[in-house]
Amino acid sequence: MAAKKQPPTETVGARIRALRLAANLTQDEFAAQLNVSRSAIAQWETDRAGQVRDNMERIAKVLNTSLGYLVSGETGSLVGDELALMRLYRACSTEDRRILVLTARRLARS
Amino acid sequence: MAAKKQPPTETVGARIRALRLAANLTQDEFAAQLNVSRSAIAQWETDRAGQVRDNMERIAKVLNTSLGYLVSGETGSLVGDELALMRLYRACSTEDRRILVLTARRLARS
DNA sequence: CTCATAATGTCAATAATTCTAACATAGCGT
DNA sequence: ACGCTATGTTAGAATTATTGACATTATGAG
Repeated sequence: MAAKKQPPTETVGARIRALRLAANLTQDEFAAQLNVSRSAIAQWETDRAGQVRDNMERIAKVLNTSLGYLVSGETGSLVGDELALMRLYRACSTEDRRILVLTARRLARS
Repeated sequence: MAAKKQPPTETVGARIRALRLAANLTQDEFAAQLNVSRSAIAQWETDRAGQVRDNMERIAKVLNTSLGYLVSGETGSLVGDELALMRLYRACSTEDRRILVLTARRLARS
């Protein structure tokens, strides 16, 4: 049971650092682009502080990533049947969409 | 050029409220699920405060949406309620998914 | 190896933001 | 009008972030 070292459970700070390094930026440079002190960056990357909405948004922009990835490490794309459902959903009236969502909610709860 | 009232420039609070209402929740109930006071919710929805990482994450979870949508209004090409539906769909069993698609088909045909 | 320099980590105090509780307002049905 | 429910608002307490100074850790030259 070697179990290497799964990185799916990374932390927010770890992702920030990884992205910053990938962009060949020093904490100093990075801080400059975000208009904060370098020590702030250091704390962000060590998950001490800084996880504020505004920051996250700017970080995502500067480092060309998405908020979803930065914060929860997720990415989202649709596969075949999911896409089909989306098409149908979009073809529905506002009211029917509501019904559909409610139905989904009920089913998902079982 | 009537320009209906398309809300592309919605605010975070507006999205929270819209999603909460779509889920048929009162501020009280919503607050209970998030373990915060109900006045906190009121402030979030009026963009006074509350835009903290942790909150946003829980909100997204409870309301079945994504952080990206909550915070910046976008996620991939799915908008809020669409993403919510996808989440629910994914939470369903294979059989329930089938039911959902059939339902969607029927509704879409009206 | 030693020194210099660059990069990053840490801490204390300050500044900024949020949270809760209590009160105020709006809306609805009887 | 009255009661009831849902939501808005305010003040102060509590939490959290930011900064600046200092400590630590590379890295490379000589």
